[in-house]
Amino acid sequence: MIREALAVKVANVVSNMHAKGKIPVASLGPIEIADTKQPEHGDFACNIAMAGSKLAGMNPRALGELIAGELAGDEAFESIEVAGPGFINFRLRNTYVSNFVTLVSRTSLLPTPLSRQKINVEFVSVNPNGPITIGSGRGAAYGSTLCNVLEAAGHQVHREYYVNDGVNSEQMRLFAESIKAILEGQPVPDNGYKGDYVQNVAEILRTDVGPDAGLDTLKAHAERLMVAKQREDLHAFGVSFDTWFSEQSLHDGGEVEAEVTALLNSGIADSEPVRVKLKLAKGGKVESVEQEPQDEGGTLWLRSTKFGDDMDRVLRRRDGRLTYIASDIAYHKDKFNRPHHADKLITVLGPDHHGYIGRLQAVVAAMLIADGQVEGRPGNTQLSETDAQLFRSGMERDLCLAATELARKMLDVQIFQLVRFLKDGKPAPMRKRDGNIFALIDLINEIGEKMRPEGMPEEKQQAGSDVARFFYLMRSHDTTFDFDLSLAETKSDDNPVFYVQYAHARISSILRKAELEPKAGEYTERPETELIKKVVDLPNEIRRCAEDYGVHRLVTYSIELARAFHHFYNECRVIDPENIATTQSRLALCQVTQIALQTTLGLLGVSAPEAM
RNA sequence: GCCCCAGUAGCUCAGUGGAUAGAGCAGCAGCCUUCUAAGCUGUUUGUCGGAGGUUCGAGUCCUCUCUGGGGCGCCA
Repeated sequence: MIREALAVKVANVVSNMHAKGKIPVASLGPIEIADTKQPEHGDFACNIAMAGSKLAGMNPRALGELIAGELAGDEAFESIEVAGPGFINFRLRNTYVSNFVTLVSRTSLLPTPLSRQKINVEFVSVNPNGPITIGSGRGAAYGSTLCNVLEAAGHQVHREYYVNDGVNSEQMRLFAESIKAILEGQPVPDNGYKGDYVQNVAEILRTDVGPDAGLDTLKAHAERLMVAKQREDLHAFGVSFDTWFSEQSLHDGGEVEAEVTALLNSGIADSEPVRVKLKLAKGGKVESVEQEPQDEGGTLWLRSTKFGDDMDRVLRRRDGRLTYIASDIAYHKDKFNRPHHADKLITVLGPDHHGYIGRLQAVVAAMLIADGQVEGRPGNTQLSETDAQLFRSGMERDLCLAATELARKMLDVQIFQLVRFLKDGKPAPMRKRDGNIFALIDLINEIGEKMRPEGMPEEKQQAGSDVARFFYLMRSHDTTFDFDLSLAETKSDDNPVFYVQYAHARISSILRKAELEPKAGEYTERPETELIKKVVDLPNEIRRCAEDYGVHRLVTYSIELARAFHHFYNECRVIDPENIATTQSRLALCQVTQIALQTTLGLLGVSAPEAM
């Protein structure tokens, strides 16, 4: 809030200077109000004099002095100095900073929306063949928080889970075969599913559908059980979805076959027994095109190399079954063409899927062409030597390039990196001793048990979920990180979750004890003004997170906000019967801090306890 | 071979192209008859892996390179 207000002041001054003929342009570019690293540099700094010196046609120091001079009369400032190479340093009056306390509300702490998009965010989307694992937990925490942040930034968000329940899935078939084997008392097939939960599913199905049920029936029922389990586990983790989309529904409705036909008609797919592969040089440039002849025919190929994918993908296998890529194309078409269509898709995937980005964008590009949504641009009809191996004509090449470009704008794939779990400083196995995969719900329950041994089951899960979410979100999703189980399970001041939650509990306690109405006043103590500055910076933090999807910064912010409060708490006594005015104004400051903490923790999906 | 990620204080990591690179932990020294000590205060710590380049200015952007982790299926 303060930054925005200062940026407006600077922008006005620049525009006035232009009106007066002092500078040749009305804008010197975007105005950034930055933190100062040293207190002697004031409260905030602006680099516009350096960034805009060329446009203004004068040296940064002179421009800075000019801007500072124009701003000098403003009562917001205690002082304005031009320093170093041309920084404009602002020192704000306490009265000015104090005024912002009355402006804080639940809505004013959210950024002013610059654009309002309809965004479909798909995340988690694991196969319905087991519980959500601790690896997927990172995607769940990240995806759900990203959705919250995008919403807070003004976008309309649709949370989506894609259920890979298609008949084409090899893995799901293997899952069903494993269950069938158990029911028949046969050994589980090689690479089959052997965890305890598979036994449980088999036992449930033995009574529900009988031991002699066919493979398709078993598969359908097993999937339903697993999806229900996943939904339940995710719910305990504070994650919910607007849509659980069934892949199989696309096959049943004929959309996949229709899309395959459309692709064939567009020449994007064919059954020539050859696979094209791109040999890429550093930087992703196509070095050469290899045609890899296939021994057997009968395969239907998506020529995804036309869209920059490094090799063509199979749409229909030799045995006639469609692949997941085929349903993916129909799925993306569906996502874009629903009544409440999406302007943009974000897909959150795990580290093992990073090779999938090019494929997915090729999928969307192919869909756009098959759907006739791309205009060909009349351009160069010449084909280079490598182009000639990929495209039939210059027109087709231009169409494919346009489709690829559009697809990259419409689909944003976010990959989260690996999580390593550490216990006592050593890597903890992702599988338990009995061979079962470590499930997210086990992590939640285990941490919850340590945190709240005497709590009710819901309290334990809440505590476990809070800690797990906070930890998952601490680091950038785009970085591998170590999840320190020992630290997460420690009920100590080392645990940053509690540092933040404790600040909220302290505020709640003060507000409970207070017998006076909060009433904003003037704040003169340094811990007070520092706290105000931190509180009103929340909209700026949310906006930045929504822009680059780096939601981990919100965790850093929450810690900084809590720290600013704890400092204030120790330095400035709130409740003082001898001084009613100070008590009231500090209560108001507590209240706005509480709002900021609740908003931040709410976005992170972490609870804000009234007492600890 | 190609792709993604990382390399910053003893450890774990922040770090909007800006000024003298910051936190937490660990270590040491303090603060509870006072609103929750799950808190606060003080103190020590740097070839930002390396080399070029772009820029008025690079930990941040580009190129190359070294080291480590992960990925490149007619599996999803």
